[in-house]
Amino acid sequence: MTTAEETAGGEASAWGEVTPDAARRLLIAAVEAFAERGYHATTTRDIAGRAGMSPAALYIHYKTKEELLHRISRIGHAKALEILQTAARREGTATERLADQVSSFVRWHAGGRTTARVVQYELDSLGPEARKEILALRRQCDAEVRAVIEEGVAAGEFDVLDVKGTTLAVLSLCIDVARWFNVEGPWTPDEVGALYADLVLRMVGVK
Amino acid sequence: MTTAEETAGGEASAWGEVTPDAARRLLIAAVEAFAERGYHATTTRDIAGRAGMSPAALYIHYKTKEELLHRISRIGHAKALEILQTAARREGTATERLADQVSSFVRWHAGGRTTARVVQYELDSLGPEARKEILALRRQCDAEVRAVIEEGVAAGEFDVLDVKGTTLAVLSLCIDVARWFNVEGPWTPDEVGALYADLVLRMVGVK
DNA sequence: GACCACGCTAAGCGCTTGCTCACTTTCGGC
DNA sequence: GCCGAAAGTGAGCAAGCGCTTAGCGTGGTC
Repeated sequence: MTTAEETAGGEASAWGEVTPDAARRLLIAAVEAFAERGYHATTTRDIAGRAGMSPAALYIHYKTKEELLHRISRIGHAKALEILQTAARREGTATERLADQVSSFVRWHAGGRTTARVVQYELDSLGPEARKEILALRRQCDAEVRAVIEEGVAAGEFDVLDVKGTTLAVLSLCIDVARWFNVEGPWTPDEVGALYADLVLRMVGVK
Repeated sequence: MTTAEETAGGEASAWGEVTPDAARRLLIAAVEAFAERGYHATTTRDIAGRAGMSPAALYIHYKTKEELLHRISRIGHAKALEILQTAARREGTATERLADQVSSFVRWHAGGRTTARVVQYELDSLGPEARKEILALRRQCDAEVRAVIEEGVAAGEFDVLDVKGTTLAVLSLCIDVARWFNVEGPWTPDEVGALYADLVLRMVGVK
């Protein structure tokens, strides 16, 4: 079995901002456990055990188990949004920027499958207010992709029937990578990213 | 709140084969509950309550809570496979048959979102042997779509770089509909089916 | 060297879980 | 009208859950 540092820590290293050290170790342990078994099937004892601590230690750094999920979700969505924004705001045509968005977003979902899985599939386990906050971040992700598609249409680069529906389909395609991607499978994250960028450009009818 | 009959029963009515009546009511109640809260967050008391029975009644018809999920998964996957096979074996060009596969598969995921959600997302909650059995059905679904894409390529109808990867992406796109589709949203299942058929034909490079 | 704030643990509380069991009700066959 | 099987109930068990609390060791301050 791999340690928390190897999987969740090594893959994203987006947890550097979490302090103190014990709180970060607990967070990384929670990401791992939630990704493997799901939020509800994960026990606080399991999380604490993976972080090499007693069950009670968890409650020094986090009020509840749900707060752990909330924190993970927020950091993960912020990272996802950052990826989409960075690609959207670089120089280049809409075609190039959309391809960049898709390939980097897919790479994140495939490579950081542990984190992405929790971020994308455990949303319903959050309480109402926390979910509302996360959904706002999600809408920002949506807007970031839609903007590039709209620019492509306006510039005459794309041929799209339904911008809203196509945006949704593009994001859906990328997100679902976190469900099926297998590190031991035949593809690397880079390969899936490249394949998906090509597929998405076909979907938007690049000429 | 809606009753079990209205949602899970009305949408698929694929549960007709389940007898006796009490066993079917419990199964439908379980589909509902699993779809709403997930397998692990659902209690046997909740399932029995939705079916209008006492908690103990569940164990007259099913050995464990997991057996319920297993049964649901098997019936659901059989239905999914049937949909893909029917579309694959009708008369027509590969283009027409692929479009039919996608639109009917998507319609099932959108319209029967309750069932589809359980079938597609609660697989990991099954035990090892049960999961193996279900995964075999899943591979058959994959093969059914891949066959049509391969025929399209052979007939010169499609232009595909990576048949295996594209097949996976097509299925992934359809399946993820169960995650985001909302009955109160702006689209009907038919509309999403039509949109997605168009997008998929673009993905395979229909000329 | 007495002090105390801090990070952590051992033990365990109250509650819910999946599941069982002794018992009652229902009903077709004779 | 009696009987046995099948279907369902109410109460509850053992285990595990999220979370709390009393107390311990340790490092910095005066």
